[in-house]
Amino acid sequence: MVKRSTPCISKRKDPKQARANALIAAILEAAVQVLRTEGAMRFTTARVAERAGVSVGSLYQYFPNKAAILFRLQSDEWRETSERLRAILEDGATPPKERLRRMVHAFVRSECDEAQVRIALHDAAPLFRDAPEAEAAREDGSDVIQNFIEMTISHVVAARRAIVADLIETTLCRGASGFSEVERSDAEIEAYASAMSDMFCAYLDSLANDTKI
Amino acid sequence: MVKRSTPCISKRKDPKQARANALIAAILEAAVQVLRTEGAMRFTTARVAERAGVSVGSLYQYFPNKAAILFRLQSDEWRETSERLRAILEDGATPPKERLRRMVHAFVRSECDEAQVRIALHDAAPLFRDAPEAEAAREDGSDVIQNFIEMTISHVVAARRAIVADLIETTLCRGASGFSEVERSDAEIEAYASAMSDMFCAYLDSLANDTKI
DNA sequence: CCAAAATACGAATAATTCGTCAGGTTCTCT
DNA sequence: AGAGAACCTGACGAATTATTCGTATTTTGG
Repeated sequence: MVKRSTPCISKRKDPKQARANALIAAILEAAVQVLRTEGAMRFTTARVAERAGVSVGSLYQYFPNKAAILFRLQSDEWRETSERLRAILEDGATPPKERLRRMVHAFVRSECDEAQVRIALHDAAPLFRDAPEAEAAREDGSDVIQNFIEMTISHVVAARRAIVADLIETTLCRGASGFSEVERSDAEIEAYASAMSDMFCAYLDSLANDTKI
Repeated sequence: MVKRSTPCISKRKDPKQARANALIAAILEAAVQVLRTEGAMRFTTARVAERAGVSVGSLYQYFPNKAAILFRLQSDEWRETSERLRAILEDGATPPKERLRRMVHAFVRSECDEAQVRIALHDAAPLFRDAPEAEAAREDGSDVIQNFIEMTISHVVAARRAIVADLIETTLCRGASGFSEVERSDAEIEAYASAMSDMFCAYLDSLANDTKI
């Protein structure tokens, strides 16, 4: 009777023909546009279908429900971010500190890019965040950052490593997200990312000097 | 035709009798309960009224719309936080660094307290965040923190002060908010707040040593 | 070229929700 | 007491929305 949690976010049908793939692409593109121009509250399946130039019925052939579309967008975004971070992480030629700087800059920049869409997606999160698929995806994204951080702070005593990694992760993700909520110039973005990098470096240096325990 | 933004968040009628005040209190209390136990998506005027043991009509006598209830809750919360921070700020006997520590701890603790309600309120923010009243209230809350920070970092060159204050504010508010999204033990909370304080102090110290420009 | 599979359509449905209003009840004050 | 103000009620109207399903169209494989 009551629709407690999102029961199914996975796919309904696999596209076998080219036109089906085109339709899916059109829907996703339209979904982004609707999020950007109308916001999360006016994100409806009807509106997405109209913008995509297809019918609602077609939409429901490949997405079991509205939440699935949103989750797909979020998922794509997370994957993109993860890959970008992983690329920075795996560039062994760069020293740790410099890698940290690059990660911060990349993260802040990507958060400020298409901020409207990101904010709307964040607003819509209650619709899909409790689904197990979302849980898993979030876990994955977090792991990339956590690994990155743990690697960078290997000099910190193990007992503190977890909390330090937690601190840096929340600061990075949430801080950047909050920063991007108002329109920012390129100069502001770079200045903010630099400041955050400086803060992390100063903190990590202070931990290195700290011999307690 | 289209319900673009929330047009009116202000009060509809002033309570003149005691029972009216009791009713308002009951509604606000019920609203918190609904947010805590049902979440933002199931927060409806009917449900709040039922939980409060009053009729929907009565609810609409003192709140012009659903958003007004939510805004009132958010507003109360902001005011409470502001007052707590102001108290710490105005305690002139404590040195700046220690005040900063206290502020961070107070903020993180209060964010972790009643996290369910806070998360739900955050989820519901799209309903009232664009109203001018909300804009103003947010401005006020931000000012307290900004003043606090600017006072603490007065040794930093003016050119950087704004961005540093911005960084610390977003880190504090968003970081704490992100941290509180999963259940945390008291020990974790204290450890996190301490780590964040350490990070701020290390950063501010590094800025003091920095003589560039 | 044809049958079956895949795809597309969109009106109809069922459910939910916000907010109102006409009428009744309780309180206040003289 | 009693008139008027304040207050409370809850069924109802209007609007929106997610999703389905019977039907029509297109593509594919043989």
